[in-house]
Amino acid sequence: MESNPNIVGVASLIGDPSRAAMLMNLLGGEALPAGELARVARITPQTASSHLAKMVEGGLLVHEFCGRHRYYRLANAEVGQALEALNAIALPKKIRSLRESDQSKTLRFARTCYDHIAGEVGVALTDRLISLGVIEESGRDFSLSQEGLARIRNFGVPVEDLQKTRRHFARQCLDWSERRHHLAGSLGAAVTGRLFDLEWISRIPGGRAVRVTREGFKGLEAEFGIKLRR
Amino acid sequence: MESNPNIVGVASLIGDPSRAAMLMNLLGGEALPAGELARVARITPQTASSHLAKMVEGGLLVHEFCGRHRYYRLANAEVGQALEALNAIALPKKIRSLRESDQSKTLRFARTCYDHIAGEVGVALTDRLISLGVIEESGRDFSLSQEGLARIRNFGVPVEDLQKTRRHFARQCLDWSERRHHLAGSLGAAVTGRLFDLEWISRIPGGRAVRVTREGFKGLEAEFGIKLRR
DNA sequence: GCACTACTTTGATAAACGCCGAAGTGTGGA
DNA sequence: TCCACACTTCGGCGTTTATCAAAGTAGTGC
Repeated sequence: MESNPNIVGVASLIGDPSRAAMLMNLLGGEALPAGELARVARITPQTASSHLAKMVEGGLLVHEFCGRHRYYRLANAEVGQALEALNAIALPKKIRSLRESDQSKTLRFARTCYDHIAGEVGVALTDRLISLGVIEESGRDFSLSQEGLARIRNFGVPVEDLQKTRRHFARQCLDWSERRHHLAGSLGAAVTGRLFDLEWISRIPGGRAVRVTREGFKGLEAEFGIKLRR
Repeated sequence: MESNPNIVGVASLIGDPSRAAMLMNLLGGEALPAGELARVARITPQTASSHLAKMVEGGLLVHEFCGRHRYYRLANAEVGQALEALNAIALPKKIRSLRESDQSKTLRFARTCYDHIAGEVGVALTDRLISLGVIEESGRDFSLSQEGLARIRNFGVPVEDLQKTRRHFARQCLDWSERRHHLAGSLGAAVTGRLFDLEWISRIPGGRAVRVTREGFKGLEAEFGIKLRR
């Protein structure tokens, strides 16, 4: 009677301490190298490699080659949601304190993902850049239009310098809390850096959460037409 | 720093073939006796008993005594959602027989996901409620509009009572067969309950599949403008 | 070419866990 | 009271699998 999908496979993949540790570290949406994942799971690289291969095989992760590094990331937003759903039922009945719920909201609103901005703000910015014709979805990346280049440079980001680096220029990065993509790569990092320089956003100490300043709300609306609630 | 990696416990519980078979049979939301669960998992009662104890311990199931029988059911709606979410990312398994294919089709068309309706019908209803302006996507929940509240109450669901409960009011639940979201939470459950009361849908014995009655087809079209094939 | 780094493959080991037979507990009916 | 039934607990057996050491592959820089 047991019907279609092979829920057993994915669940047992997630149900191993080392693999779960790696998955939790990938929940930010960024891609991480195998060695880094081995470190966070506290296992040797060869063991990690075996786990990673299984998770790719099982459709949880995808890998990207980049020189002698191998970057792994969650295969899609559904994987992130499944992990979140498991997290929801895993929490021991410990009552979710208001404090914790607040932290979670803050994190969903705006956070750094590696070195670029993610969460509601990150996705809103990315969406707006698309609808303004600055960037355009192009496979796993974004491409920057001619007008877009001018606009971004005008915003204070030295675009030309970025394109020289070996790093991916404008990557799509999975945002699991919004189930959408946001702008990553060297362009995403540079834009985010500019937001910090302008003091439109500032780090909330002790984590990855980010606060949008009063000038930030005004600036984002004036410069890009982004209206944020709150 | 990493928050509760207790996800491992629940995931490894689900990641066993016998336990997964039992859980899938409980996804309909009904309570089943231990013996029946042993049968569907094709294991001896003593093995099943051990599994069931672990799942209760792990917070996936609750048990109710009834004479010399012991009924088990899913602990809460979140468990159902997690199972659906895992289904959504699980690679489809090869279908062996025509019979199995038929069952699968029926399940894809309409089924209960713990206590609310899922499948093609569940998603169609949810979509229609959105386009009618009754509900609106809002983060990982739905929000109910003023007109929506009136409309739902008019449909025979005591909305005000639901909002008092501690449970999530209108949750988005990932639908594995449609790869979309359907309405869950106490509102989803109440609407589904109303559909059962009106006899627009009825359970197909022996599983979580649901049949849409002749009145159901007519009613769903008249009340919401939902046109279902078949 | 050579060393260095990042990662994978192979093979062996040890621990974990699902499984069933046998025996135990508690309920319901004659 | 006795037996049937539903389920659980206990003890052992066997398979699965996570783990690391050692060796292999491939990209990078001198």
